[in-house]
Amino acid sequence: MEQRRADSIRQTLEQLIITGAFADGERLDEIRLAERFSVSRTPLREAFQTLAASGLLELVPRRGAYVRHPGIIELVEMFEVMAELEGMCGRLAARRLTDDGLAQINGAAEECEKALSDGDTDAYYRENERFHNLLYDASGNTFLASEARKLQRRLQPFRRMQLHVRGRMKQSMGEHRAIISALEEGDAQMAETELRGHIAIQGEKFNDLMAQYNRSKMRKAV
Amino acid sequence: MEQRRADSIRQTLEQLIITGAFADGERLDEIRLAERFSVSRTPLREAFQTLAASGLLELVPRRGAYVRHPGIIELVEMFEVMAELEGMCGRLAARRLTDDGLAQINGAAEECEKALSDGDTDAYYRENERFHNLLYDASGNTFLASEARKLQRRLQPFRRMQLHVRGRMKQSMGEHRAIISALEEGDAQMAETELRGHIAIQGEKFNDLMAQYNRSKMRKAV
DNA sequence: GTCAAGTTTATTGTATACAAATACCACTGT
DNA sequence: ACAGTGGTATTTGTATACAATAAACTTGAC
Repeated sequence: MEQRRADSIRQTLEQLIITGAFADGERLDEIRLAERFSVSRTPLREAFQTLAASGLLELVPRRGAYVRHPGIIELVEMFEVMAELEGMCGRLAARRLTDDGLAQINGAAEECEKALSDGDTDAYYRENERFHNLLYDASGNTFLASEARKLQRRLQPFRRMQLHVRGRMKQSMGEHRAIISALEEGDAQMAETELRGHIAIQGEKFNDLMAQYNRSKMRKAV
Repeated sequence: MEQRRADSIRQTLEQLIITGAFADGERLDEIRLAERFSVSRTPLREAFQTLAASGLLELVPRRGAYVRHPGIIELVEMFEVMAELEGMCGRLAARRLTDDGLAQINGAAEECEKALSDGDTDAYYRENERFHNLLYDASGNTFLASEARKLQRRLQPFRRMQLHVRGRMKQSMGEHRAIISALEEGDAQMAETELRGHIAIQGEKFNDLMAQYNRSKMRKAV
């Protein structure tokens, strides 16, 4: 399926915004951006609409498009919701998971283990993402899975940051094991609790991280 | 704050789609719609982008915009997620609710009571919506509240339909009382359970409703 | 020197023009 | 009769032109 220019612009801009290439509150100049992407303003503005819908931009009528990075408060709120969604995925997955699905999840977890012993943060992040995505699908609720993925994408750089905290990768791996064990036993309550905690810990401890947070550090971590 | 044409088109189209003015899978003709709204294709297409982002349209490259009504399965999935979000709102609200917030919620509930005794379904729907919106805010998590509102809007006509089922309005009111009582006692667990059930019941029993569901009936109910 | 009003400039919002791709349809050949 | 082909018409995607509004600047009065 071929893609419109507007779509590729959207993807590119989304990644640029999420990874912090633009400062919070910065106004995106339509003409300059259009030149930069070698397109006219029309597809660019269509991309703006989509990005605004997902909260990455704020479109102020007659004033322009402003990038909106979540503040610390909104970030904690988003983690709180993410924890709930993942917990829900775990609860449902524990009841609905197939043998094949479990095998795939186990596979992703094993890749995580390998990345951990290699000390390869990038690989761990990648396989961790796969682990969670498989779990979303295992919930058997495609709408839930899609919402979870949407939110995961927005939290992406912040989840990634945390892996660089000393010991976090190992701790995360331990939590994965507990999640899998709950899934294997079909313990919905346990799966929910473990997953919620697995995400909530990231939100709750965020203030610590933010204390030493600044733009350049974040970009490096990403 | 004045509004762009694209915004008002988006609102109008959203309402038209949600209330079922277009059939599922129907292609929206840009030119005809532009004429109908007395605008050019440009603002219309910008509105399309936003509507596609919220799942109301599917934009197929080079083929057009197709309205996408949730099927019965997706609908049940959405109710399942809505139940979780509302339950979460209840849990948080029980811990964070202020006296003033509780008073407002009580106020909305009283209006519901009045609508119930008057047999006024429209008024009940309106005040019920206010009741739930106050609850979202009471969660103290603005991101959660905004997500809950988004999903509520999409489920709007289906929630509304249910009020026309014999006895549902009275039953709903009883659930509201239980929710308030849990909030008053600060019982987070109870508030979550009650609210989740309050929404889940709508999703779970949906198959019954759908058995006799058809387009014209739905439009009448809305 | 500062503030205010008016004018200029820049920027957003919308309409139109054009390009590119798809759908439609008649026609031909088997 | 039917599949395939070519050509036309329709429709989407993008560029550009124009209109409307807000920002920036100039000028003038106090």
